Amino acid sequence: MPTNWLDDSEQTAWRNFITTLPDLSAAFEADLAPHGITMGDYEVLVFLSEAPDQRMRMCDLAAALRLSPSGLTRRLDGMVKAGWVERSACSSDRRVMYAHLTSTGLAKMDAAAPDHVDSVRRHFLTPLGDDGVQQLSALFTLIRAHLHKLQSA
Amino acid sequence: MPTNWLDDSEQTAWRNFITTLPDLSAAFEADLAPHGITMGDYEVLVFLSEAPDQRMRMCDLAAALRLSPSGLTRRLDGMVKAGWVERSACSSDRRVMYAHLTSTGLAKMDAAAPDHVDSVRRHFLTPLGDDGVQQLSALFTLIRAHLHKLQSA
DNA sequence: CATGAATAGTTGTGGTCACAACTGAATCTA
DNA sequence: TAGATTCAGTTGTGACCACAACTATTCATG
Repeated sequence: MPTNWLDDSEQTAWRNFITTLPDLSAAFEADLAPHGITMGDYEVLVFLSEAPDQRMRMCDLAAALRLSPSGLTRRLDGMVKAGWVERSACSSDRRVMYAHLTSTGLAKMDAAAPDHVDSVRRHFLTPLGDDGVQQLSALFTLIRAHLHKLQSA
Repeated sequence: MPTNWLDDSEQTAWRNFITTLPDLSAAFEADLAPHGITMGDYEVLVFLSEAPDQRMRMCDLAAALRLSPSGLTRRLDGMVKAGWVERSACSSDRRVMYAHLTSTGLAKMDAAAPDHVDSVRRHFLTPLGDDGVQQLSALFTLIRAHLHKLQSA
């Protein structure tokens, strides 16, 4: 069977997609840079701030961030040094370490959050429009569902 | 003025988007891994194979790949060592170096391309459906246009 | 022309991340 | 309960990439 190549409209859709992503990512990073944090840092702060007691087990946080265990260890090293996060032991399971948001870290997030939300609006939500946002959400739900289905197979 | 926070549907749309991207990227990488190349390598091969004489100036290639000059230098180092690409001087401007696709590199791309196209179909085009592909293409065109507009301002 | 600015590319350095190997702790099993 | 297995996290190592600094070449301006 010959390869089922992409037709022109599929081609442009695909290239539109992958070429836009790096630029979009760069825009978000640039808007957070004045706060001295990266998107990666910001996502850690968000997850921890939403978690009970502002803390998460390393493995759960790594899964939430789609980061490898070692990747999270190293990222947290930097955030601990910056004073935004502390490590704390778990009394019931001595294997686990909690990543715990400090008041400094919370303040950092509170300072950065408005700018980041603004950034998401400017570069993502506003250009898409309300209908576009709903469409995009639905489309990515389809992709996500498909990825999960393949993964479990 | 208080911050204009995201409402629930905006929130889910945004998270849907950013959490799916790493998984999608990982799926494409995994499908190319058996060929011993990464998405980055593959994109180099694609651009060079489509270029006149199968060669491009380093700076043009870097721009096409949205890579820094040094990033392209290092990526090409690996591909030259693998024998897929050669560097060649330009006779009319001695500053420029061409990245030139070798026959080995072309063969590598021809071998990988069907699997990659298949991968794009499976993880991206098929889940979206024909209508979804057109919608997504249009939505990313909006985002791209907006980014470009802001950049020139 | 002559010189200063712009351009093309590489190298030094440092940040981020994954994989493999490892420690220590909990759990399962016989 | 002894021993094997699984699990949580860190460390060693190497890949990839960006920024800054540098060389070499070309262009632009007087």
